[in-house]
Amino acid sequence: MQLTRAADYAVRVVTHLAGVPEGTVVPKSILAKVSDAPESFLAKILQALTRAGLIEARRGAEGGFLLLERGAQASLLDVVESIDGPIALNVCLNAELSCHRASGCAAHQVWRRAQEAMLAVLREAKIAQMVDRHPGKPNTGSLGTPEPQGCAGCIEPDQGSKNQGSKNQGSYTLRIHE
Amino acid sequence: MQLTRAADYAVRVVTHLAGVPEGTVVPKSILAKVSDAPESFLAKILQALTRAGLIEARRGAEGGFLLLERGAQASLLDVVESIDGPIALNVCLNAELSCHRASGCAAHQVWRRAQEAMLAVLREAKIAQMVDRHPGKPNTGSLGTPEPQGCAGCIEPDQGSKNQGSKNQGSYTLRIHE
DNA sequence: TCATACAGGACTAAAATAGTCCTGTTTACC
DNA sequence: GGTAAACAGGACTATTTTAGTCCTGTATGA
Repeated sequence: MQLTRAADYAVRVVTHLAGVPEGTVVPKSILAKVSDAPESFLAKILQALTRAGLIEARRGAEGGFLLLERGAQASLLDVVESIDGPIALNVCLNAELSCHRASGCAAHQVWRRAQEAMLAVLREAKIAQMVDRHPGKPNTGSLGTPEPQGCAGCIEPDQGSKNQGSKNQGSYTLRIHE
Repeated sequence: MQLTRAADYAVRVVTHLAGVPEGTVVPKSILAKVSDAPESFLAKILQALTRAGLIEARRGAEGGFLLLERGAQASLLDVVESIDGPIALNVCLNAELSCHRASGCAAHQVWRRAQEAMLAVLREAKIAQMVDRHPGKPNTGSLGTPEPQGCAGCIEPDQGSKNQGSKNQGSYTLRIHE
């Protein structure tokens, strides 16, 4: 009953990109710092956002990511769903296999309404507007005040990485909704 | 981003109990059938609902569970939270460790509003009223039409249990919100 | 007194979440 | 044209959560 970290990080990244001057290319390393996400994990998220057409990736030296118009116009829901896939409050609300006997179910309509109420709020919150209303510090990646715990969309630079203690390799596939 | 099965089963059980004549004691075995939940799993859920004061347990022969007045007046949210604990759309919305810099966060208020919109719907849906509006068949446990997939609150009797193929023992603790 | 039924704790299994790491490709710049 | 900076993407891992099972104990109605 909670957003995934990945979706949370995605929102942080997108809102950060919406806060820097239009067209600014920000490398992954900086995005990792401002979003307080592990860089290698963020890589997957950035790929997903790129495939979703919300941001653009620039390869090579001086490369990085920049917000596309489509990303600026996107809603929080768009960002979240580009990472987590469609949101369903309950199994019976999955678009595909919708409840086969919704008509005989006392709770079904309530789940639907609750979900719709939530989605409506997320749908109305457009990235560009959110950041307009929230100019904050358009953090460019230089070190700032380190904070212990993050909130989605919060921009909180963090100096240095902690706990680099792994020795295995692995793959990862974000469940993108298409 | 989804209710747990346990919460879903709990809602099914409670709405079922709300649909039978007041004071009817229904044994776990029947509740398992009508909610399409594994009986041993349901045991944990029933314990939680009992501790939450929504239903009452009667031990011994002719024992079982019955809906208390408090359960009938409860909302869907009450039932869900008695099983899953408090609902938080995002880590930063956990009551205890609330986002330390919500004021500087572009997304925080949106998460809060989205969550509140959802909770409001669940809070307004009272068990007794839901079942009133939805008289359906106050299923007493006799076999009915078996259906493949369930929806929270749907009452769908299922004859016989399938896949009894385990050989280990184990404990289980539902995370009750107090 | 005994069969029925809940209480509750210990344990397990599978899936989802949250990552890491390495190899390859692209591209700006010297 | 070579090289370093940076993204692409797949393979693998580790941790946590979810979803269960099972067994022993206790209460209780007939």
